[in-house]
Amino acid sequence: MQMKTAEITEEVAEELTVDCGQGSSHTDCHKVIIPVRDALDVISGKWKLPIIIAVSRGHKRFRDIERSIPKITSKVLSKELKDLEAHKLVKRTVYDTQPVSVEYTLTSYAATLDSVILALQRWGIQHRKKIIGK
Amino acid sequence: MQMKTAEITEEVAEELTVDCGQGSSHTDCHKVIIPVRDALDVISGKWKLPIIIAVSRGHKRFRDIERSIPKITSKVLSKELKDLEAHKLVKRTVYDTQPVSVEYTLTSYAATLDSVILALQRWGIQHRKKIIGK
DNA sequence: CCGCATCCCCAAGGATACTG
DNA sequence: CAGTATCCTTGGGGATGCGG
Repeated sequence: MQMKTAEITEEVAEELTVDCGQGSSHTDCHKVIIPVRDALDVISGKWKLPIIIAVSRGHKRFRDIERSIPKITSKVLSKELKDLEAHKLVKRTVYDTQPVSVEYTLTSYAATLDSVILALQRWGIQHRKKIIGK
Repeated sequence: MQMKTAEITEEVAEELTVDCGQGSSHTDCHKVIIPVRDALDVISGKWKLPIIIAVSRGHKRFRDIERSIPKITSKVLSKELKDLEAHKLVKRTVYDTQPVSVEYTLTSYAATLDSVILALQRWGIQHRKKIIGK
């Protein structure tokens, strides 16, 4: 079982370019694409946001988080928490009790995501209106 | 073959909630999750960004777009363009030439994505530094 | 040129059960 | 409690080929 987590899209850099054609302005194509994909890899997926929110709301214990998110399985939760930890968004603390208890909390770094989430949220709200409501 | 495109996550609304536990502040959980997922559905995925960028750079013809994006297949491009069109980000214009030619352009609405993309890009850049560079 | 149809593969993730 | 292990399904997307 080798370190599979925290793979910050390494190889992709070459392939996901776009041939800009005419003299391409300074905003070089893949200087947009790569960072955006990095960011998306961290927060997209079915469970990342629910987990981040659950933890931010004070659910710290594994079971606690699991119960607070309908339909998630322990396997998936386990994996996602590892990912989030690898990306320094979540901190895992083990307490030497009997049996061991583990607490998950958001790191202060996680707060840097706020502006991103807010931008997505705003756009999502107005977009739903545009597509459905119209 | 029923309309599969432009599905703005309808059903999910119920399941993807988080039990907020203690008196949950006004930012209600799934009022964050649902819009964010809506937004992510539009721009995440392997090809959405490359396509948007390619089109914005003046690649209008199908073949032209296809050639400008390494490794994409016509099937995928076709599907993605339909998605983007359904979300009003891309406009498809058919010209009555022989044989027919088709042009894809960004709608003015697509510009509203800029702030979202910028937020993702900024965060992605600094995040890569944090994870790799550190 | 602009796509759609078909076949195929594989990894994400559900269900279920089990350990320290 | 805090996860792992195993099995199995599913659909996204690559490869290829054809039709308007």
